[in-house]
Amino acid sequence: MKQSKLFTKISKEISKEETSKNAQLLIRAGFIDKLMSGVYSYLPLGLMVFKKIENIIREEMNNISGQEVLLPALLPKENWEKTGRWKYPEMLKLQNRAGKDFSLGWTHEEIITPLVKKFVKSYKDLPIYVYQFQNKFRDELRAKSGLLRGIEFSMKDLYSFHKNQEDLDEYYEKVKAAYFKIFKRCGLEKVTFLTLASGGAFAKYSHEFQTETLSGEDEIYFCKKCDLAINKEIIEEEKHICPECGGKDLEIKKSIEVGNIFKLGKRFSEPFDFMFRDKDGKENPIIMGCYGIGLGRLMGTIVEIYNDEKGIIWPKEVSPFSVHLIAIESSEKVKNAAEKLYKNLQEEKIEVLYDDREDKTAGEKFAECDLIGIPTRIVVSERTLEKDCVEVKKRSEKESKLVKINEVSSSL
RNA sequence: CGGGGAGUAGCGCAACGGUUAACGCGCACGGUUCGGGACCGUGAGAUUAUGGGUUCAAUUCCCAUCUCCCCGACCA
Repeated sequence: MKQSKLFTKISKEISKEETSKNAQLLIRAGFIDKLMSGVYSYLPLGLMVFKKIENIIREEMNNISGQEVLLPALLPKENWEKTGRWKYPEMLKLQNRAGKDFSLGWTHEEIITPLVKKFVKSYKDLPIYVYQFQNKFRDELRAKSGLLRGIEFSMKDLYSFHKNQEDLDEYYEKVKAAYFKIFKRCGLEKVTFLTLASGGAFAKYSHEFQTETLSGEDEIYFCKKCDLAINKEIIEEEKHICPECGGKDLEIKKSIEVGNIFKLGKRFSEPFDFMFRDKDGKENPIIMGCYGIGLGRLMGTIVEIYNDEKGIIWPKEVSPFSVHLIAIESSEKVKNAAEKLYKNLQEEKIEVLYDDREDKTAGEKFAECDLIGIPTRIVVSERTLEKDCVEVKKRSEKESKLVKINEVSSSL
């Protein structure tokens, strides 16, 4: 993509009110725009990152046999009354002019359960894994920290349907592994920990994936003895003892919850009377699990982890482009060489943001390039062309190197 | 919802109970530049969030409302 065509512009400044790093950098660089507190638009660059994350998750969900659907966001009251969750305080509600009640979905158990029930009747149909990417709405008391806590946000939610607990347990572990792959691909491998959390009404425990960062609003405890991370809520219940080994040597860390997985059991199959007929001809209740990842929050978390004083440093797999090509000094010679390289790279299926703007100085282009944070920068100038070269620099490194212009794509 | 802070040009901000609301960025035009946010000149752009009050006079002081940010409560 040519940067001269990008309708968004980089801003040198950001209000000092905006204190969260992810909001500062993403807004300045033109990835997102705030419509109101907790509600953001994704602009071209931001949507590219968003789609990268979405596709990583999609691939990993498909790898564990997930089938993608898209459920509505506008949901009828009846489904929530069946499970007793119409009174849930975070649910946003609205009425049509006839007075009929609706909610905007904050989760979709109440929708997916009766939906799957329509098709699944026998043990032969099980297990089933269904997921979607959907915008969720939650009436948070306080939206905050840029993309980290929104009122409207995109979530991948996967629901699994099983004939018994063992089958759920087995799949739960598969999802766990898939989640680790996702966070690894997003560059968060070293800072994301499986964390024991409260199971709510459904099970004793659930698991969260917590990414360690000072900007996190959660607190997790690390048991030094058994290497387990435990959510604060559990530790307090357990009187500051590791529930796994009884250890008392706990280290506290700030973190962001980037994913969670729950064993729902019969919590939703029962109210919807979702049974299947087993081999022996008897009807048994379906056993369920649910598994969520917030996409925007994940994107915000990546920025919180990967930034420096100059801007964002995107991990390879989620970067909007893999190469930021910059032409400086707009002589015909430079322009032609850059243009040619741009075409070549595209033919090689390398995603390139090409800064072809002629009215910007080198310094400005470099500064904006660092802010946007694409992993590899390639500079074409009179100086590099004298040696038949371009300059290649990694965003995460200080030094650049000269590479022969016809060896660029192979060197990437 | 409680506590704290803030709303002035597209953005970032200044000022002050009293001439024409200052400056920077950005934008437009002209020129000089061109490897780390260059420079000079010219120009356009503002009912100072909204409503009320005090006053001879309010962007400035007071009250209310709305919005935003931070802390807290809350977040299966």
